[in-house]
Amino acid sequence: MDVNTIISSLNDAQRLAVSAQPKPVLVLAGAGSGKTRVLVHRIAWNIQVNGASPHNILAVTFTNKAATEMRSRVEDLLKISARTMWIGTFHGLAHRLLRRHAKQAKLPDAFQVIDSDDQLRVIKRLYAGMNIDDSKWPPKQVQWYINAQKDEGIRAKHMVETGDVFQQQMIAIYKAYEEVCERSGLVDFAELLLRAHEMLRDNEDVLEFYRERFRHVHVDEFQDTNTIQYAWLRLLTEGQDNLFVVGDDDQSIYGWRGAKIENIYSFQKHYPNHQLIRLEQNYRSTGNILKAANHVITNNDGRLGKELWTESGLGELISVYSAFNEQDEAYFVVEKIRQWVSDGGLRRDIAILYRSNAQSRQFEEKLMVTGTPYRVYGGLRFFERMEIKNALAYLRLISNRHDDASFERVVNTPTRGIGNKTIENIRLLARAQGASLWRAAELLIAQGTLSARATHALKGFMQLLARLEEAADGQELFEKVKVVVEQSGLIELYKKEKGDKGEVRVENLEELVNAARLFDFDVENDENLNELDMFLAHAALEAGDAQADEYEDCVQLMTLHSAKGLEFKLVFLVGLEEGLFPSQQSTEEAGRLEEERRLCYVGITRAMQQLYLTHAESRRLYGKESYPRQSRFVREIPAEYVQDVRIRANVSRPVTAKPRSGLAASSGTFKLGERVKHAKFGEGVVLQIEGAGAQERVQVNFNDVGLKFLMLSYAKLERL
DNA sequence: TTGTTCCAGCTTTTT
DNA sequence: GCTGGAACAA
Repeated sequence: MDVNTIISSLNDAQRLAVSAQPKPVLVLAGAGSGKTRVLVHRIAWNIQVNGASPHNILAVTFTNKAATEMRSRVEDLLKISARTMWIGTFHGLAHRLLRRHAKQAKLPDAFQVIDSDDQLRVIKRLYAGMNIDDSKWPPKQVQWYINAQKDEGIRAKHMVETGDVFQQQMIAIYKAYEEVCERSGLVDFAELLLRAHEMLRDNEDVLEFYRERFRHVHVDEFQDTNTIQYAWLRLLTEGQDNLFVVGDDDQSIYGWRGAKIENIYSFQKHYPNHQLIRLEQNYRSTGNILKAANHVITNNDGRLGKELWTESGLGELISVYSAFNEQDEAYFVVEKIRQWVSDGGLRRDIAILYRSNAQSRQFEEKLMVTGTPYRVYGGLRFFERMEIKNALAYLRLISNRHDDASFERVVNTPTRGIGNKTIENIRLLARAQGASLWRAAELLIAQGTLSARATHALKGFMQLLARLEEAADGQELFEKVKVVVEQSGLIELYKKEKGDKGEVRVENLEELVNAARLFDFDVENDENLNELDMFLAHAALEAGDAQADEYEDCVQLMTLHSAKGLEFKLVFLVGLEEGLFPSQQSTEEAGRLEEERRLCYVGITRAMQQLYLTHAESRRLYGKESYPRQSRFVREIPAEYVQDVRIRANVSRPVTAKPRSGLAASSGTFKLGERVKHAKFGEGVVLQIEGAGAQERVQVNFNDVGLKFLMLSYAKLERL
């Protein structure tokens, strides 16, 4: 392939970045400016021009999705396999390092990766032994504290007591938590990063090996790195000057979970010989959208500075809609969606973006009654489901009997008569002996101090595991999973569960077997590692998607955070109200407001063609009615880029001053969501009912003519 | 052991 | 005002 193909399709700034001399490079890439493109082409350049072999390439991202995309785009461009390149997430790559060098990292070969849910359970379990009141020390808060320390590279032993009671307690729990993880061979997400950093730092030969190997290091979303991630990058590239980072300080929205926007500023200090390149040409949005975004973000201080521009035209003005209340806001959005679709637009090009998940319900309801397919992002993912985690716990115990977290999880699931009392006895002994729960259970049985029934039940569990292990021995991975799913009793348990829930769970378990069948061991493995352990780690590190039906043409609903990196032709930014967005908490703390503003910037720049900003003049939140002011972010957009949407004939606005009091879930004749027929307008769905008696009127969404208000005393409506 | 009731909590989320 | 988890009773 000739070099020209790598750079000919790029604009000047992109080309400058891709072909930069081998030295530290910071690419400030605005939204929609071709950031991934630059990274992919830079990798190609390093191979084609700088003479690197794929083996010499390291590329780090934050999400599995980004890593997968980068890998496939590199392969498409270079027409070679990217298999020997290390392209992955910080956590995935740290995990790989730890598997390869478990001994140097002082980890057992069969160490298990736990997700945050598992981590929380481990912490909760500590409380019993330490006599800690969980209402005084919320486990969630403790988890957060521990992870925050690890993200900063601080271990319990490093912490200096200040005499502060809170801090003292935190250190005590942190210490105990580290001990349990150590004993059970458990590694949480933050630990992956910290451990990988320590392993490299303390093993000169290993570090040298990787410094030599990774001649080119590429980092995506650099503004989202935390302290330990940046430290890891610096360690790995020290003396090599080969760090190529891409990021956007204006899109840093994860400060609240440890991301350090400062890293992007420190980079310039740490590498005085670095080259800074700005990508400002945007290929996504119209001029009006970009100008609005630029204006909003200039209200932040201390930016590196960047102004997006486009060669395409101004496009349509941004529409601002002041809804009467949150119901009206949802009606409005759904009506606009209906118009878009009836004009031939695709639903998958539409996104409704909100600040907090709680806001989605309003829209879901309205989309439901109008029969509009939609998809809500977020929520439980495949490997996070209870039934899946239970099955995985059995698999983990097969691999390692001393995994206490898994032991506790399934020792009595399905119920087999091992009650709290018995488990408490096991815990007690385990603690006294400093042994695992499994070992303690064995000891208890040997002692013969348990009741006959409990002994029998416990033996039954231990024999079950022995049977599972035997049946799984020597089998293919998916056969092993199948054995566990079928013989653990989980299927029977969920079959008994009433409703569709149990059915779905059984299906999910079957899907787990399938996932094991599809698991591509070779991709994850470059050493002689245990396939089952790799599958378990994969389950923790890549929790899978929430919903599968990506192929249906759906309206997309998600938080602003999860919208980062995506683009849609039509975007609704909803709930633009003070207290909601920016959220209450962030208006009270300085600094945090700027992050909210960046979030708004992210939201605006998702839109390609049309952007609607909506807010409600009255909103029910946490059961209380509030009358929020329009968000300051809307007012930060100059009037010339904005148009107010006036109430149109077919967009309803309740006529009474206080329509709430008149709203009802059902009238004497009709219910919300009911299908009705009108002589002239045809068929439709009842969306709203207000008033009573002769004043009673209903709002109906007709298939043909859209939304109409009808006085019940006049209109002849028929129930269908 | 299961079903019920009560009560706290309530941004954002990936790994 | 709703939800999920924990405490309680049967």
